[in-house]
Amino acid sequence: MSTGGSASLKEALTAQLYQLFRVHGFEGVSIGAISAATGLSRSSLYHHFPGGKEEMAEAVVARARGWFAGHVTGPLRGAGTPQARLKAMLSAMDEAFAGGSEPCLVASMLVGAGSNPVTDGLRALLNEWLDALGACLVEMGTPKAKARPAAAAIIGRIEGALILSRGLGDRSHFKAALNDIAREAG
Amino acid sequence: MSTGGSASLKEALTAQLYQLFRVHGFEGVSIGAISAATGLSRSSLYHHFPGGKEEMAEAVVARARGWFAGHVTGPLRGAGTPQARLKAMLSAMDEAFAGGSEPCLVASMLVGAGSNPVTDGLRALLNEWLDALGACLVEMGTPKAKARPAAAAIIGRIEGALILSRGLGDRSHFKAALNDIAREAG
DNA sequence: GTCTATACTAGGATAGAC
DNA sequence: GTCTATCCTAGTATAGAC
Repeated sequence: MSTGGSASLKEALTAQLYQLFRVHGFEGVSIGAISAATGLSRSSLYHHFPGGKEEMAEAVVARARGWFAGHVTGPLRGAGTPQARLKAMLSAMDEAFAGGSEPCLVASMLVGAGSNPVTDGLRALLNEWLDALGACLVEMGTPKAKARPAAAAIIGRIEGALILSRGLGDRSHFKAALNDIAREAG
Repeated sequence: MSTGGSASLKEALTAQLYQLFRVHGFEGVSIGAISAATGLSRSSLYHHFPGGKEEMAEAVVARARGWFAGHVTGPLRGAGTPQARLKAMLSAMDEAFAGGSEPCLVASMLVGAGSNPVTDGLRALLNEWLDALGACLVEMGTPKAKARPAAAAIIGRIEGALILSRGLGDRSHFKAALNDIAREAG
């Protein structure tokens, strides 16, 4: 069945696109650069993504949401103590951002963005993350009314530490943020 | 004397460039867009910045460093209690980022950036900020060895909250971060 | 599913008139 | 100091062969 092979090829392609978009942002990625990075001609890229760059970006955001569902929000709502689940989230962060050396897709794609299908997906990802983390915090004793702001504070610290780590070329800021969050959670 | 008039005109131009670069990042800004935004032809832009887009970006970063020196790092090292100086910094943040609705130049310019004169300037800005804030924290009782990480944590929270506020279209995250930092400082 | 070829637009940059 | 005109490259996108 050809769709099976096509799907995994497209999956691999999307993984490469993900890396390009997270580094350069939406406006910073060109079809030519994608062609060079993937080894596929422009036409082949349009064959897989007839909608061009925007469809590529949407696929990348959908992929990121899927990864988050499997590695972040799923585990946050899964089995184990809430403390252990929060630490699992932090491990996933360390993996997703390669210890602080890789940029965040959400932050990069937000640059220069007006309102479009891509930003809607980014917002959805952020909300899914906030909801799952907030629920975990409630189990840890955070009052329900304060859970969402507390979750936002944690996510914000991760995102901010990432900027500092990359801006200063020093991953210790990212590592320290993860450690601080883990320590405060007990 | 013509240089006086030219300087202020270039100042005004750089202010417009600053707004474009902070929103779209380096790669996302085009000379055509700058021309449209400023009303100046491409040639006129090259007259003021013979080095093209990179020289424009450098001027913008230099301007941001100057603004920080006057509104952030200067006051942080200036007169008054360290608590009052930290609150002055937070007020400056609120102004610089328009209550959480405007993006950070550093974060935007970092997207897609390799190592170049512009990123060097961004790193310098970040280090100047860290140094001044760290010194202020020492005066507030933070042990010297912990001052720089503590300063980085505060800056990271501001940057991260900015991403959340913009990504979710909800400035409350930025406001909450400023409030939390102020409260913790006593 | 991939390619070459092509069209057309937008991007960066310069020359030279006013 | 600003403009029009120009150049060349890179950008997005499509057509059609294999």
